[in-house]
Amino acid sequence: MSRYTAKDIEPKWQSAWENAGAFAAVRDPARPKYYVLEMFPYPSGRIHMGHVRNYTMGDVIARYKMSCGFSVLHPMGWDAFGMPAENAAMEQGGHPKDWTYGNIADMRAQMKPLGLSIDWSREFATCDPEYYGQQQSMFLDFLEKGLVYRKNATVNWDPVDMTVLANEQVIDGKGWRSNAEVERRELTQWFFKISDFSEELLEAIDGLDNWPDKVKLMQRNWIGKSRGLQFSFGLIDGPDGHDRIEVYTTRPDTLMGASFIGISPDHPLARSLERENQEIAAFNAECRRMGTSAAELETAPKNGFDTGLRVRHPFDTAWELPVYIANFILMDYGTGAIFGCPAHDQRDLDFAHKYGLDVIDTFVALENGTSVGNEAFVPPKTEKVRWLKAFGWDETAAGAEAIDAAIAFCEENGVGMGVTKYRLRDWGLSRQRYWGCPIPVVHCDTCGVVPEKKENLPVKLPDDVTFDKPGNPLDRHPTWRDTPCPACGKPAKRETDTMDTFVDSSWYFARFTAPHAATPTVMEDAAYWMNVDQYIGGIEHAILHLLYSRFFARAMNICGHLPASAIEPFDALFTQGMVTHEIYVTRDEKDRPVYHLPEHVEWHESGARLGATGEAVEVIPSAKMSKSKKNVVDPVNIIDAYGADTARWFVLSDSPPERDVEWTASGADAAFKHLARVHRIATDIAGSETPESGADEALLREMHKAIHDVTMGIESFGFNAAIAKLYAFTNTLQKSDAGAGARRLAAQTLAQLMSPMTPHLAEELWLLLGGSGHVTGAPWPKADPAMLVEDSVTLPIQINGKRRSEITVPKDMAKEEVEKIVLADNAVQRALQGGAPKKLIVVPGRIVNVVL
RNA sequence: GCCCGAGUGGCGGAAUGGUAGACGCAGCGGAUUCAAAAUCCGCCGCCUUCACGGGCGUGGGAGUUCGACUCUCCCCUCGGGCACCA
Repeated sequence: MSRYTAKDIEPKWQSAWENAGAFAAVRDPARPKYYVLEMFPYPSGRIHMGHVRNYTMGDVIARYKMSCGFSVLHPMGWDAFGMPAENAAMEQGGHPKDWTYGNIADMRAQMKPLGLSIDWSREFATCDPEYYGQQQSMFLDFLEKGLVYRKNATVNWDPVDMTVLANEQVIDGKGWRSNAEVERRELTQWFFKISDFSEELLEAIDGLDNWPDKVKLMQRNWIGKSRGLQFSFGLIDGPDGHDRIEVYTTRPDTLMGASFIGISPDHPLARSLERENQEIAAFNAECRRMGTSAAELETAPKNGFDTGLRVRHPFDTAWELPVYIANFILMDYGTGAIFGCPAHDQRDLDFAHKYGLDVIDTFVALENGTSVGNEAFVPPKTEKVRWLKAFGWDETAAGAEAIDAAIAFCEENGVGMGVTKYRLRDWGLSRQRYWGCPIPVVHCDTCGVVPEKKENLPVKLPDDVTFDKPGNPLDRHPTWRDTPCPACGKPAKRETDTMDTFVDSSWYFARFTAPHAATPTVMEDAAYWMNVDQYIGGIEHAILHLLYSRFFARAMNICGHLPASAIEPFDALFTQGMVTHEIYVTRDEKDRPVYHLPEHVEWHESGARLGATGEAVEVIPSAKMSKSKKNVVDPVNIIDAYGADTARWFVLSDSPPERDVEWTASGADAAFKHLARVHRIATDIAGSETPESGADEALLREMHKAIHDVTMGIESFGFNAAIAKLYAFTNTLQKSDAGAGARRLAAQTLAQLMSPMTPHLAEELWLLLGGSGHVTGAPWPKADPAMLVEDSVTLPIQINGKRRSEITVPKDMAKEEVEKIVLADNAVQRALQGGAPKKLIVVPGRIVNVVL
């Protein structure tokens, strides 16, 4: 009897699919289309279990939809620009291009044995000049439509390496290589006008019915629409050109509780003051010696500097407020200046206590409202409070009403304007790095900033660069910058900044519909394939990547590269969890942790030990697989040991897809055993010739239930639940004493239901059991509704909400009849002790509750 | 700091507001075997009881309900994001 040997089965079916062209996506107007896409990978060089999980989920959907008769597009590509390639070049020598394309070849070779239903003819990398050339072409279109512009922005500057640092390269305020104190520096950079779309991007979220609520909420908060008051405080004896400070507040109702003004160290007034005042200059310099990331700024200790300047309160010109420069106020938000109301904002309160400023209650709680102490009083805006300092609203108004009234009052009295603002800032796309898409513009002394001509695209990256020095190799390349001005023809210089890699990933999904076209997209292809019907990826992309892609789709539509129907490019989104693993650690002589790979750890009765030395190993709970912690399992090894179907089955079976899954050796083992068992059962059935039996119908009923449950499981992304049903159905099939005909049909159906998850094994069993053609693409089985209904139903009986008994009654028995049977039940009689129940609740078909 | 999630047996997890623990792992008992591996059958939340049964139980605390893992509020712990990691 043949055994289950994945090593033989899997390559065989992979080449069979390839020869049949089973996964080529073809535009077929006669069939409905389905576009399933997993977020494309960064080519690090090795696939990891997270990839396996991500692509297997997409593959299940793709294969299932194929079986349901859809024309399926399931492509794969590479998010190939970015810093790791340059870091590798700096550390190990070599060229980012060679490193990247080498990694792509390696990863493709690791991925193919997974047996994914991918149309590899559509593969591309974002670092292919054919791809980034089209991106440059779109950049020029965006420029023409006013969707891109230049302005100054702050970057992290490493004064030793003389280079711009990414936020992740700033560690405790210092450069990761040089260890030098990072400075903030202003550069002129390119920006996409995503803020023009704030309202539209916000409103359109309501239409994203098949996106997770949490992602929609995060995007709404990110866009951050607010209604507030913009007004100014008159400055007393300010320096030349500064007679007022412009402020935006979402809480104008607390204006009478203001006790100081805070301005950003980068505020024009602060910059003006630092020229005259050494101390202010020193304070500002100190503030600028911090990274640019919001997390860093907001967790740093809050510091302020009293400028000595005073402003007048707009409602009372005799009331003067001090002006502080504060390190936590960003020039990018609002006007770069705030008024502090310590009583109703914790940060302001801490600041006030630190600098001995007034705390003025503007409202208190309705019931026994007391003055603010160490905790700011910040009730929900819908909660009614008692106002001590209202101007124009009821004494017991809620915050929301008070805000509206305050804005109205201020407008009437000429103190500012009610305005709507968005937190969303324009998207800075300039990067001072080599390994990215060159920004196709030229700087001419005569003509200024001039777009490159489209016929000169792509502006290709030069290959002859070195990474022995920090900074952008494009800047120091001897000739690359030199180019004639596209406008006047005189010698000019190319822009040396490249694009943020988020640009690359903001339209790749559209490019997959016509991956080798000479234009960014082809309308007929985009119109047929877009939108992505199911997008699958990590929750870490909930905001930036997905929001940028939504913006890009709109911008591409404006420029004629996508139809209007595709401005929301992802119809359904699923965010999958990570693959985690336990961490194994020993200590070196200095008590520093030494991590060990799972394959080097053995389990003994005394616990985990190193296989080589027998040394005891500490086991730390599961965390995301990472090279530094060595808690990684290489998919290549798993496929080698068990086969791809086992790896696929396991990553789907052990956890709900949206949650993390912990990789365990025993779980992988169990998955393999199960597949071998299915193979064995099917082999037995294939050789069996028992006659029909009375058990046939029971088995077929279970089969139809399995079809129903598994189909629902796949449709609802409940892969783990679908697999649990498949386990249960396998148990039923194994124990069934139905005849060979019924068992063969059940086994064929089992193979088919398993085919999206374990396609190779399913093909093998399909063949073995006499199915016609490939199971891949065979019509998906349909559950017969008549086989799903049961004649009788078991009702649990609760007494006071606790299950105490159960009865089995005909499915459609009348309530009154059920009640009679319940009251006659032994457990109920015992509980009633001759009395009558206070209440008897019968939920037909579900449950009975007797309330005493 | 701010925004968003998650928390259920020894472990991974299941459960349209309706029998908490499906299914799997580990464990225990048995069959098969000269023996083992493999396989097959059964048991398996905790406490209590000879047993029938009873009590407790979904991170902690309150609330809504005939009934709460599920809904509301507060808290704790862990994870994701915070605009130059991808």
